[in-house]
Amino acid sequence: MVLQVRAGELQVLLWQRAQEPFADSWALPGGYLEPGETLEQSIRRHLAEKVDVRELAHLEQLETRSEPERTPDEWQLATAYLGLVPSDADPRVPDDTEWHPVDALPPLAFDHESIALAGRERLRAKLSYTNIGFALAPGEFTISELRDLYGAALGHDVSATNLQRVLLRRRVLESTGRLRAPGPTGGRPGALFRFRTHALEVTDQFAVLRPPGPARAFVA
Amino acid sequence: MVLQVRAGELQVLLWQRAQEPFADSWALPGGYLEPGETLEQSIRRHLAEKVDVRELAHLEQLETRSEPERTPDEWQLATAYLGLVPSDADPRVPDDTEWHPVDALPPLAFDHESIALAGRERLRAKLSYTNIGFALAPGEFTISELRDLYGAALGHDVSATNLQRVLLRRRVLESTGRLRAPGPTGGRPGALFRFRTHALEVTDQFAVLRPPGPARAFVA
DNA sequence: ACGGTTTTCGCCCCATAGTCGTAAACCTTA
DNA sequence: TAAGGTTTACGACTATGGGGCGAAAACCGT
Repeated sequence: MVLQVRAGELQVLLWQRAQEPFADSWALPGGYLEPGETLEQSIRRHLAEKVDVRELAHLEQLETRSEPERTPDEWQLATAYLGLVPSDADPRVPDDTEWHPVDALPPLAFDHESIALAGRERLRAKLSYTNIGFALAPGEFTISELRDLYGAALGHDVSATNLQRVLLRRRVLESTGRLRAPGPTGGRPGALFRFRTHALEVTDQFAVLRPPGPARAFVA
Repeated sequence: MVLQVRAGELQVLLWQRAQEPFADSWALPGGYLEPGETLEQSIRRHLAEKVDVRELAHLEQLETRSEPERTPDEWQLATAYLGLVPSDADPRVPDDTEWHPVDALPPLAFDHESIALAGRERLRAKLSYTNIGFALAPGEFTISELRDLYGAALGHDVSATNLQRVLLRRRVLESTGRLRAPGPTGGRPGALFRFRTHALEVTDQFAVLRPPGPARAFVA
């Protein structure tokens, strides 16, 4: 599943199935695994038919579903992946493919609704303790723009003051020194920031039971 | 993979392969998926041959590995699971099966070393922000005993004072009102505690960007 | 009664997050 | 140029929660 913040909402890329089962209903993009292919290679290959995969700033494995009831006829295992597209990209998508707000999903095929919601929760959790925001944000942005991105992805308002202070202290963000020109309505120009790194790092050391020494940063 | 704290160390259950490939080397217990079977049903079935699965206090899916190089001859996908056994259980295991400290693993077959280490990291992370300790601990225990369990699983010393204060505040632990008789060397008898619930709950709301309102507890 | 041992608990410090108010920097319009 | 509106930046204060430490409590043995 591919997520992007579009028009102030967290949206997911869906395509309309042409064939049975679940003809005409919406589904997450994907497809079969070819022999000798890695799961990640496979999902990238299938996504490439729907969206420019170079826009994919992050891709990680979610869960493997194996319930026999999840598919009507033959038994199929499915390994779900979560992909993220920065909000400044507007990839061309085929005619049978559309973005839909995760908060207002149409009826989905198979167990895809459950997968989509699980992906949203994974994103929300990681926004709080990793630097995964780099995969949702443009290369440079003001704190207000980042606040709106986080708000859309998390589903609730966040404070720009806190966001800036926390992400700077964790060294997730760094200042570019440049300013963004104010909009037509005026206002003080916002300072432009960028994510210090575009590789996933855990930035919040879970409280209790912290090992002695400086905070580690490890990839998850 | 099955983990248990034994003799003050975090140990993993391994069995010695009798057949090629990797004959005589150690491997994580597991086996093939049967048609119509859930992955979780399958891993429970295979584990049942090695250990009393009723002792399994927790079982969760880890990651699905698909690299073609992970198996020598035919291509095999593997979905790893993490199982936990409380420290007061001492399940009978077959002759070809042994517990090994995760910090001193023998050479393992396939990519099982990588899986074992990933499982240990998952456990360590969840110890800090969930109540997953219930799956490592006996039904009742003193804070000192729990401190030793956490220390073994985390790989570093933890403070009994902090552990008690934090887990009580998060309402992970509750007092039983009873005391444990002191050992032969004397000392003040320790108060007995238990985990309030034996279902996995996230107890630490990741800091920043917390939604308004009281802390939620949700299953992951 | 008196050390030795283990557990318990209160106290203080510090790091980090949340809130709020004010100042700064820009726009448009008069 | 001045004034009012808008947006961002930033400091001050508060609240929460974890870490460290030492004293007191409760048991053992001699």
